[in-house]
Amino acid sequence: MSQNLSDNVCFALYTATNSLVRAFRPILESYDLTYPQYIVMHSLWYQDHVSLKELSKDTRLDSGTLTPIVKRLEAKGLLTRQISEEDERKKVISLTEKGRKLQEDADELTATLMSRSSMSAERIERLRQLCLELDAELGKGN
Amino acid sequence: MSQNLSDNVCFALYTATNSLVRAFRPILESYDLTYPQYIVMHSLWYQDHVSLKELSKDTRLDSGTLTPIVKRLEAKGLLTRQISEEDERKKVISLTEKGRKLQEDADELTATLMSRSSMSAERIERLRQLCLELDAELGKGN
DNA sequence: CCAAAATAATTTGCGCACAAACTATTTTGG
DNA sequence: CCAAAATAGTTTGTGCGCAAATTATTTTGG
Repeated sequence: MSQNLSDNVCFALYTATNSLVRAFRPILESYDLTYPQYIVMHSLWYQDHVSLKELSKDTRLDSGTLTPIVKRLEAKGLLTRQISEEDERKKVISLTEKGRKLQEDADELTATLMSRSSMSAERIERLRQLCLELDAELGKGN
Repeated sequence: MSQNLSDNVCFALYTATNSLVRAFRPILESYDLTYPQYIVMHSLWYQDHVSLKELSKDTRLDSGTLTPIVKRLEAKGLLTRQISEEDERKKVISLTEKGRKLQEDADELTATLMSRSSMSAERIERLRQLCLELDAELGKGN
């Protein structure tokens, strides 16, 4: 006998993520960013002047996904992509002044959004931990 | 100062979901289903002969997303879409024999996949609960 | 009764997410 | 030294996910 969808972890995770991205959308729209674009900017605020490969590792998005995202951010004038001098296969991705400025406004976004939910800090932290754990477990089996 | 991406709940959730769907892909491929298609089938196994609207409510996927998914499942011969007799705006979505048969094989998929991770049943259950909670909270502020 | 509002589903347009194929460099090992 | 393998990034094709516009039917309220 088939169980109800909501009894399923995978479905719960999938749905919660869609809800989250949906909730982010209007907020990020005022910064002219999508959620994946925000992830990339976030990564660069933490560590600038990286290759696409390094960015891929940090954001967990594959290169085929990242190339167009990074190109769009370049088109918005938030970053530059230059061929590396030491290895011409690599591209060095660097924030522009405009890209760096965006950080100040956008950095509290997560806190703002999460505070709109009435979940306690402990529960949110627990959720984060469990997600990281699941991700690590799933990633292990190659 | 910007924090590391993995310190962020939203990112953790987003990443875990991508990992999950990625892990599901090769398994579902042998059933010729994508994960969202599997969600729809799962919903129908639990409750058959529903309108797109009802399916949308149960799967949490909007109608613009569902229409093409359901059409693909119809093309695969797993369900039918008939105009409702009582209200011609509605379509009644019904499983075919083939669609019903698929349940037997696919129903333990989640258990199989999750058992590949070494997360305890309690942790998985806790994760599920927290995801449902977050989804409900985010949905509230529509 | 019937025009206006509401509802159900489809279509359109954009941006992912990713596998697979491809291009262009660099590394390697015979 | 240099052909073969490895590596970095791009391109292509498919299927979401969803907002917004559209079509078709039903409900409503004057």
